Amino acid sequence: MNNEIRVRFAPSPTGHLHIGGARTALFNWLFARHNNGKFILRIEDTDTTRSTEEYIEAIVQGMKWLKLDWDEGPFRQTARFDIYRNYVEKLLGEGKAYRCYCTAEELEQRRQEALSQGRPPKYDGRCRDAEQHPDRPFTVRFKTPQEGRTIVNDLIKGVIEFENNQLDDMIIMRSDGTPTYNFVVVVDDIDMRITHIIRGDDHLNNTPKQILIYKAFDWTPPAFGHLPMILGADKARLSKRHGATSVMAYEEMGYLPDALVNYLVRLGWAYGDQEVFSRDELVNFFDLENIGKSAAVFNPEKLLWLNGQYIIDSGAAEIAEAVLPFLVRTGIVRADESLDKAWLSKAVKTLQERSKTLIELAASLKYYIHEHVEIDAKAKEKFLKPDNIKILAELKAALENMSGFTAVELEKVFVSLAERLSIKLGNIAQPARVAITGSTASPGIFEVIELVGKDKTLKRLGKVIEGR
RNA sequence: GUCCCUAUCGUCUAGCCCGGCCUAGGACAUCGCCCUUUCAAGGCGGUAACGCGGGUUCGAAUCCCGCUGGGGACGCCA
Repeated sequence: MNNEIRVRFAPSPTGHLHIGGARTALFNWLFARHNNGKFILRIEDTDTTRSTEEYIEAIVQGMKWLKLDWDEGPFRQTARFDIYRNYVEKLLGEGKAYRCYCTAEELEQRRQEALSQGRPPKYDGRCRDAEQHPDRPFTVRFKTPQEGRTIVNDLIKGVIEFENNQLDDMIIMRSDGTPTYNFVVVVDDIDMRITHIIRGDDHLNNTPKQILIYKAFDWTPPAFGHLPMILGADKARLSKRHGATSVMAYEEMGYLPDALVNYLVRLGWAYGDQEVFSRDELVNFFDLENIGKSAAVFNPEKLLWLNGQYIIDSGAAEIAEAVLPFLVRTGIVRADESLDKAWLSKAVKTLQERSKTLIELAASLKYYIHEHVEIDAKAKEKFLKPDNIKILAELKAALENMSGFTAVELEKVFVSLAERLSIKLGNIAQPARVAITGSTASPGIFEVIELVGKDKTLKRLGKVIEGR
């Protein structure tokens, strides 16, 4: 098992699992599953001031919702501080790192000065050879070689060269003794035997720094693959300004996890002209080579379309199950109310191709479930005029005489009534639709009436006829 | 300011590595038509792109260079 592929998703718990993070997790997961490798979840919580337990839980929840299961972890870096400290000591002992006594304030001031004078805000390395001050607080900096160049052979972007003198002596341990990202990421990836680092290309510039640390320890770096970023409609980096960015917000808006996954994977990855993929297809077809190099704009409209496709393609029973919580959340049914599953599935079936989200579906279900409906004012004005009311009265009488009440039988009754009154079917169907569903748009009226049932149908018609 | 990445319809992309099959394909959105008891779904069709300038070549969306645009990084964040 020496050639086993091992990848990781390493979010920092300083926020919810967002769209960008989810896509990174997804690509790692797909890569692992495609190659029969391992997918590891690691929580990068070295910034103890910003990391919270709640966010760790939120990230785990998001991953589970997307069905991105991991094989090892979640590991937490805060549980591994002793390990990092030992490695820092090692570098210190070998003269590959040094104590820096500059204060955060001094550093910030020099940075601002440099920036305002148009100079690169690079640390000048002034503490490299400074004398030791055991009494003063210090950070530990990595002594970055200033000659030569470091080459990153990226799986996605290709070969990239960096001049080492562009890189500064980064802090690997804070004055409070906690290690920093660029250091722990290297230690952990080695310790966890990660073979491929797949992450956002905002990390591309960190890569040479990290490679130099691998070298300092005489470790062989894993392979790197940097994914292009996701942007908002204005081409700026995706953020809250662009609307919902947290994965769980999409759950709340009635999106199916598989639809989100499908959408996300197509942001930067393509398999010919195929748009809709099952999980198995994704795992089978996924390949780093098919990942594009440029940033992609997040397009909520296409996601919405895809979600609609997933709702259509899913089984009615499955969707009925999924919509249940939304019926409760939106107050359409009480939490303690029980609905007949078979009946609900039938109702859902009529609405699947008319709903882009579970929220929409739940809202439409309202006229199947409730006793009465609220009639849209415009619809009423247009379709419930006196002439139409007369027709509805005829309809009501005809329906009352029916013994069965199936869509097929209902259609026969409607058609013969139309013939008898010498009017078009639509002249009965549309007013009936308004009276029974409250709106001008609904699934086929015969199916609707069958599902609403004789009792409620007659009540609703009666109410309209009597002008109540 | 320095460094890095990147560039095909409004958007996601195929094609590019291995130049001719590209009068550039698919999808979302949009427009029109068909189907139709409404709305959808579906079907058919339309509008719409190789950023610009130089090369290389018989031939360039495809290779090279420059420019421009966009993104990212430069933190005791990750």
